[in-house]
Amino acid sequence: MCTMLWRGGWEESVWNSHNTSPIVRSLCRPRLRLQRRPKLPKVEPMPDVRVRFAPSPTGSLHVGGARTALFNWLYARHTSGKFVLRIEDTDKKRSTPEAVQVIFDGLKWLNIDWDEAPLFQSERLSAHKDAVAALLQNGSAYRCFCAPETIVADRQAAEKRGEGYSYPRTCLNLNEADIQAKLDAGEPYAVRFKIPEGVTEFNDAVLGLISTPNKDIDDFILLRRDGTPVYMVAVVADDAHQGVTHIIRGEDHTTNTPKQILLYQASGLPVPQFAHIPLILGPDKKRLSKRHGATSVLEYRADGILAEAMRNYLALLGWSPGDDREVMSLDELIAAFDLDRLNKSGAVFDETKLEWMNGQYISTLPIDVIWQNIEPHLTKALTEKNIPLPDAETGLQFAELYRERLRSFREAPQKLLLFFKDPSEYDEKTVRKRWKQDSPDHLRLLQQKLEELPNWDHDRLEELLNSLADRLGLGRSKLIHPLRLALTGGAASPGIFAVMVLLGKDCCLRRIRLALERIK
RNA sequence: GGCCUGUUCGUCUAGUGGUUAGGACGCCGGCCUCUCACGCCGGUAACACGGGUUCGAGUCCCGUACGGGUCACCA
Repeated sequence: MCTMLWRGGWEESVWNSHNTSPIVRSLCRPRLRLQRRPKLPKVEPMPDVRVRFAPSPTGSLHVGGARTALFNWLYARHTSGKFVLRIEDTDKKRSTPEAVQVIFDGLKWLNIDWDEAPLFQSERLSAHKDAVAALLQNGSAYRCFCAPETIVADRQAAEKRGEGYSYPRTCLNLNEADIQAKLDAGEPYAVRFKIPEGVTEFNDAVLGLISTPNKDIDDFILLRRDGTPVYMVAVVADDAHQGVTHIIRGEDHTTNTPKQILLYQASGLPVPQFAHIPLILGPDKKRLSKRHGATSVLEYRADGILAEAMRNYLALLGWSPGDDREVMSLDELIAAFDLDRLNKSGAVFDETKLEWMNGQYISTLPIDVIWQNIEPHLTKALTEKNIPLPDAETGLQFAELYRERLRSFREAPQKLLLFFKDPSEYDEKTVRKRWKQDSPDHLRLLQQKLEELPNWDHDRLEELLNSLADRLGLGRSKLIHPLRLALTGGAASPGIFAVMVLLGKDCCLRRIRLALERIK
């Protein structure tokens, strides 16, 4: 009863009614605390959501990154907020302009558009330096003159002892005079964040309340000896600069979050809402990586996966609409997407299901689009084999025939090859099953009839075969199967008459002749 | 190892104290049918384990096991 009232939209009257007995209230109220995740402080209309995708351009657009981008984008579109991009290219050694382009291409392919000009993190260098300077100024940070070599050695020693290492704060205890002296002597220094006492907490939209004692957080570096600010500074400064309200990112960032929150606080910046989404796993349940095979979205594009299918599949990894829908349009995804239905545990990337979904999308496509997608794959395969390309009209017929027989466009050439090359061998199992004693006679009869057929079209061919079967007193499949084997070399193909039309009269007769030679 | 965190069919998931634990992919069987594919129908298969709390636990609490993440003057 309680549930029904609670969900039925009458809770206003129930809660506000002075007649409601205290017993009913006390029975109902605990439900509020049984929420699995603490609810976010959700303001009803949220016109000012700003989310971002902040990849570092070091390689390709990984499916994990693509999903992160997608979730951010869906959330922005769902809330009528903004989705912005930031290219984290401060690591000059690893960042390339090509990789930036690859990210743009991948996002565009998936139809993930961004609302403002992308921010290149490297261009914000001076702002990041200023941010560190301000922290130094207000006492949240301090100069560290310790030699990196010493620290590395200490850390390794601690590791060897099986202990954790944290900076012993030697330089925090330096007095003004010491510091000034070192500065005057031109000693190089890094800047460290002075982690305050206490506990840092945040309410993650996915993980719930995360609480970290500050003593577990090291006085991490903000500014390197060479004067360049570190990632932690850059993200916080840039997220604040870009007005990001919700940070939806991979779970691998959870342990960074307390550090960043401390930085927000020390800098007097508002702390955004965090949502850490679980990672995408390989079949071995380990984080998906290159050794699992294709990990870049562009590889999937090259393999003949449709953007719609990839997007739909990705949306369902770690999120679900709450009902049984799976194949969903973009609009449906946008309408249904919300942070509170995000999952907590990692999801294995299942290529088989992706391909199934791709097949679903392929079969809804207009045939000219299907042909457009098949063509490059077919062209490549035929060119390698020195086989001339089909014209567009034939292509459309292929598309029609294979619309519901393809799960990815990559498999098209292999399936279509039968139209371009006479069988060089006949599937052994099928031969045993379909070529019987009287098959040669039947094939010869067919050959003869076909030769005389004036109009080579689907219905004439079917009539011809039907009447021959009648005359022989056979079921027509008794003729069709040996014929299919003769024409295609195998047991499976689209409808035999459609295949014959596409093959053409000469080709069919030739292949029957070849088969007859082979049967002997 | 410390810290964080997760665990429902093989896989993706639904599930917010009372369900024959639902759906999807895959697999198996059947129907349709000239085969394949599509489609339709049916089947297989799961609450990691152990303690609590409760009349009642997949759902709440504690522990164990196993998995993942993270521990840089990388991002």
